[in-house]
Amino acid sequence: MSTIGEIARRAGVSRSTVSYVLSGNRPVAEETRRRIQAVIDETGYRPNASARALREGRTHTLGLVIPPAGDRLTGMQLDFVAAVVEAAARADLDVLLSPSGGDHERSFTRVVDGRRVDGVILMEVRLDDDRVTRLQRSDLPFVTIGRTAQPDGTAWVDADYENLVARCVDHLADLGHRHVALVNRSAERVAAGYGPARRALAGFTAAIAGRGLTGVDVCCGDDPAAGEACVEQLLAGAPEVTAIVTVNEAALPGMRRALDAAGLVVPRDFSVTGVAARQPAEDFRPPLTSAGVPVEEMGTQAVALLRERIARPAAPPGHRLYRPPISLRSSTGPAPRRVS
Amino acid sequence: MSTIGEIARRAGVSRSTVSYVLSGNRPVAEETRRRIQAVIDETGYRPNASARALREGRTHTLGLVIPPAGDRLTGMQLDFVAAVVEAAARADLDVLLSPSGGDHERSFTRVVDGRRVDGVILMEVRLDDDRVTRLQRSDLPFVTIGRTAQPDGTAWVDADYENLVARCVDHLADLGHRHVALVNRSAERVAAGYGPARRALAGFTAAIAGRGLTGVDVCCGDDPAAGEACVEQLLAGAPEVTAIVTVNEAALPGMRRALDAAGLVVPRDFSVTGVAARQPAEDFRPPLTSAGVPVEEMGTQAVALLRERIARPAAPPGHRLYRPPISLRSSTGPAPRRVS
DNA sequence: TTGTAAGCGTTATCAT
DNA sequence: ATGATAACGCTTACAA
Repeated sequence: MSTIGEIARRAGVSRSTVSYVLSGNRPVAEETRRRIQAVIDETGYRPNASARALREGRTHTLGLVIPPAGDRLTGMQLDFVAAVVEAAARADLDVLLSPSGGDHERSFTRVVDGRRVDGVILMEVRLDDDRVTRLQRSDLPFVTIGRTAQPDGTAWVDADYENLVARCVDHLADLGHRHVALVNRSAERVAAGYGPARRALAGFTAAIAGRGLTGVDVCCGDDPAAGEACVEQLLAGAPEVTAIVTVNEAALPGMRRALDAAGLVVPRDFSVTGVAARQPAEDFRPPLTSAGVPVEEMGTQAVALLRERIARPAAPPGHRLYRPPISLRSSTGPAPRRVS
Repeated sequence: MSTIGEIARRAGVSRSTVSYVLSGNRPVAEETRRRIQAVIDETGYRPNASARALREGRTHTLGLVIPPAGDRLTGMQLDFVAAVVEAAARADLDVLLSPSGGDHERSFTRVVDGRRVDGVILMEVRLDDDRVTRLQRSDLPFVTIGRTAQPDGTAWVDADYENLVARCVDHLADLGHRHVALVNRSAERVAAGYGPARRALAGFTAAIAGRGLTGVDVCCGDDPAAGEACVEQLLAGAPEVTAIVTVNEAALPGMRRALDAAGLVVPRDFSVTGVAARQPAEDFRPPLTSAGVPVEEMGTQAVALLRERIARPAAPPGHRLYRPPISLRSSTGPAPRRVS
């Protein structure tokens, strides 16, 4: 349990000199510097982070608010966490995880009100999100991944689901499809006002109307089994549909199985496209024509925006809306001729 | 930026009285208590966590050392993280994430040597793991998920891959299979001495010998594409094989595709079993007969063991080896008759 | 070039 | 029942 005083004693100097060797905030005679450094190396001394945080008013830690484990994290959410942690580590920042929602109110409160972190990254924000309101009141810098209905004045990164889904519909319309379905996220998320789900629906509806198509939209749980059930029902209830746009990557494997079971060959008999991270898109058979959300880039950017906000709280908050290109793979093709 | 002194001033009492209202460590007159509590509620005051940590010598934070994002986390790793975070939150503990390996040495050092946490949970330990050595030297309580070659004297939770794989082999042998393959984790992991991969292989080899079967073992990357390639090669190179045991849940979807492509119907023509979390097992078609690693339970238990270790560092470290039952689903059946 | 001392916000040990 | 005060380990004016 070595402290800076201990090091100072062993090196025969005062505590401040040791501190200055550590921080480099004032010149120290080379001779003394070396002697002190030797003691530091020998004892493996590291400054106590709590003491430093108390003194400096900075913790060098970011809070990352994640959805509770109840709703199993999707691959994309996981990738966000990984990207944020990596980017933070590159900036010598640690990441404190806080599950929010469910019965984890206390965790959120601790992180936000206890000055445990210098700033917060909020994942999975809803259009109307009380956590954002609380953060705004707390004067703690924060960045959201996803954005609320009124994002002005807050820092955020988001993928433009509305545009992305609309372009998927356009792509299908160009291929001659007239009856298109949207496989959205879960009904709970849509009901909760979850941004991507709501905006996907808005983009879908507008694009369908704009192109004079007929559309049907369905909600679907975030897992393969739900995807399978969902597409089964869809094929039974709306047999005129020849293509699906989906924003539910976790359901993809099950959707594939339902198509299989119906004897539909993709893309000859049926087209599938949507928004998905690269990995699930490439794992689809045939590989999914899709807009790839640049998760890694977004996580990195979220950390950058937050650092900026911490450094200059008075500056206007930055934001970034991502509109990645649709990667043409092999899951979309011309509309099949069908007896209608 | 309210402090305890501020609250004391507003309530017309001393700082200590406010502190005692908060901690309940000594009786406070009901009347004063109420007045103080009113001020606290009104201002939304929370004690500064750094100051408290400095004073108490405890941070109420656990470190969770995860593999770097480079090797994309598998679903099971993600589930461990989620389980640990949940269990910690239930105990009013926060979780500090630290990616280790790769070029993130500094993060590990900060967490371990900077007294930023009360204890550490280490994921993905190898049979010979220098992070364990460093932790042992640091006198910081820690628990590993997975165990080293010499786990005595350390606290850990682990699944008994050796036994689990052996029992899978037994199950196949009982069904009449004579030629069985093990689809292991990646070659890199096996080479790095990653526990589950090494122990799976040991269990496989022993069981194969014990039952007088012939076995072939192959390494496979942790993704569907690798699984597909791996099983393709296996079927081509060892056509006598009628069943697979796998510990690579991430490769499962690809393995399934390769079997499909070869025109093999599971379980009629070919059996598949192994060790996997519940979700990927149930998402396999047909549902996978497998030993389900009790990830949630293990994460919870890891936190419990760590709390115990923090509370009583002198007590002998606890551990727990999980040997879950094999859930019979639909992916295994009698060995097919084949011209051999 | 280096040392002294104040203070960050808390809690616990003394007094009163 | 409550208040004053020291101490946790660190950084940074201010002195020397």
